[in-house]
Amino acid sequence: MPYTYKFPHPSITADVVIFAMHENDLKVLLVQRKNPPYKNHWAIPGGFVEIDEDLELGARRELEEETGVKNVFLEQLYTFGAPKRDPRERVITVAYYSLVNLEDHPVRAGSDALNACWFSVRQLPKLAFDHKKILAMAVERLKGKALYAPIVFELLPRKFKLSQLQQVFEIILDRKLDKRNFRKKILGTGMLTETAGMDKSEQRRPAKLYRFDRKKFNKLNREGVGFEFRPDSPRKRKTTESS
Amino acid sequence: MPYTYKFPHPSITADVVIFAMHENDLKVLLVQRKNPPYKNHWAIPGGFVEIDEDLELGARRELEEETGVKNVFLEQLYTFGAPKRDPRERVITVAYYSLVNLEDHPVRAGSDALNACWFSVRQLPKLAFDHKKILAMAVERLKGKALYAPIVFELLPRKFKLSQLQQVFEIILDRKLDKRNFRKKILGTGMLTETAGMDKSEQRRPAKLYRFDRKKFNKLNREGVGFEFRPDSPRKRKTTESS
DNA sequence: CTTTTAAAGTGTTAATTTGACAACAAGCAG
DNA sequence: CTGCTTGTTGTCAAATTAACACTTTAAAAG
Repeated sequence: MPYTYKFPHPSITADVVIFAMHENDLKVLLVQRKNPPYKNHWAIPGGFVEIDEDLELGARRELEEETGVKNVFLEQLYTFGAPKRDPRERVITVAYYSLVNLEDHPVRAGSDALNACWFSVRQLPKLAFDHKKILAMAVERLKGKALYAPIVFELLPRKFKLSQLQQVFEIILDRKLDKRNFRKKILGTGMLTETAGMDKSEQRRPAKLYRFDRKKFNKLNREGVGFEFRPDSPRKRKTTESS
Repeated sequence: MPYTYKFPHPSITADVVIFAMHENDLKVLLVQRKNPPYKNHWAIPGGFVEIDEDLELGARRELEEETGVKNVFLEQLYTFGAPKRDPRERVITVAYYSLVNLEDHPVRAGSDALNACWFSVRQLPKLAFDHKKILAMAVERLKGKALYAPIVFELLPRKFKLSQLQQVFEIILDRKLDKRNFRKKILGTGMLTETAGMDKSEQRRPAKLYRFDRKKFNKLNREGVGFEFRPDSPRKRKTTESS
């Protein structure tokens, strides 16, 4: 059944960059395309939005269809609409990004994809369309937003060790943080609650487990709370200046 | 000449929230719609993107057509795509926001609009579609971004007094700032260059004029510079605690 | 049982930044 | 000259930040 318009119309897709932590590295979930164009290339999961479907819901549906991932943190990233970015027709892509905890979200390749695989953001394969650009922007957004919004917790299990949290920050921000200052700052905000459990999975000294307390965070946030960690490096400021 | 598709396609519009400072207030430029739906309602300027037209260029074209404003700072804000937001058909709106200096950008109503007018963001008329939501998000973005990106300068003439700059911050952030601390901080960053000129338009003591030095800012920014002004209020912290 | 090993946990100090605060200067109006 | 308005400038106390090292714990190794 054909649909006819007076003027040409574009298509809309919703694509999702899904991040997770794994093996001390920041990973993204990519799918291998089963169909042309860019057949066999790796791509960000996503697909066409239905005509009466909300954008975010479309993103969630495509995400689940192609990778099995659902019920996740999802936020709009940017909309990409350069005229020739899809060789078939004009396609506007509303990109989202998502943060998941690997253990809670088993991945499986969907019907539209040959494969679904986690890749390190530092070692990406060649990507379809302009997905390299989309992914780069998602990484930037993650870096920036991690400092003032409580999104890193989405990458962790509900209960976590402080060292896990620190590691997530270190990987995202790509720099080392001082352990004592980190703990002081995080615990000082009061946004974490100590749980009864201990992590005994490691073969060494067990660690206290904490959980993120969203209620407390919201209360604090109204007064202004952030994460910003200053450089863990020698201060250099007017030290060798005359007079 | 009809265009036919196997599946229904949405339309794409690009809308622009244009901010400017005027009479000690933050204003947005709205146009009065000449045609249904929402005939005579006020709306954010914007319109349909051509099939082979870049999104941002479409936004700029519509902006100029409807209001005469061109060559401005423009940045993507968010994409709105709820299914029923336009009663005619499915319309995805890629919203942008823009910051202009009023004096440099004379406004005139274009062919598609009855009228183009500046409104205070605190006294808005009833708006067409979901434009109220778009505008609210634009204001939020402006507030947030002003603290860490040098965008407020787009609202000022090339040369400006420090008091003008402070006023812009105060209006956007909606709180008073301490004059001495403000000057110390801004000048301390080194992102402003003193110009030869003086502002003698006021009937009182003339003021030095500065301009924003983007080169210096970029250099500083790589090391991390921000604007963040802390509350200009008494500190309250553990003052009445025992021991 | 003792030693080794690896991660967990914990405080103090000096440098820097922040925010509160007031007086003088310059030009215009009267 | 006086009054008024806006421009301009510095100090100090408090808070925050970042540097920095040793003890604790539990399992593994010996």
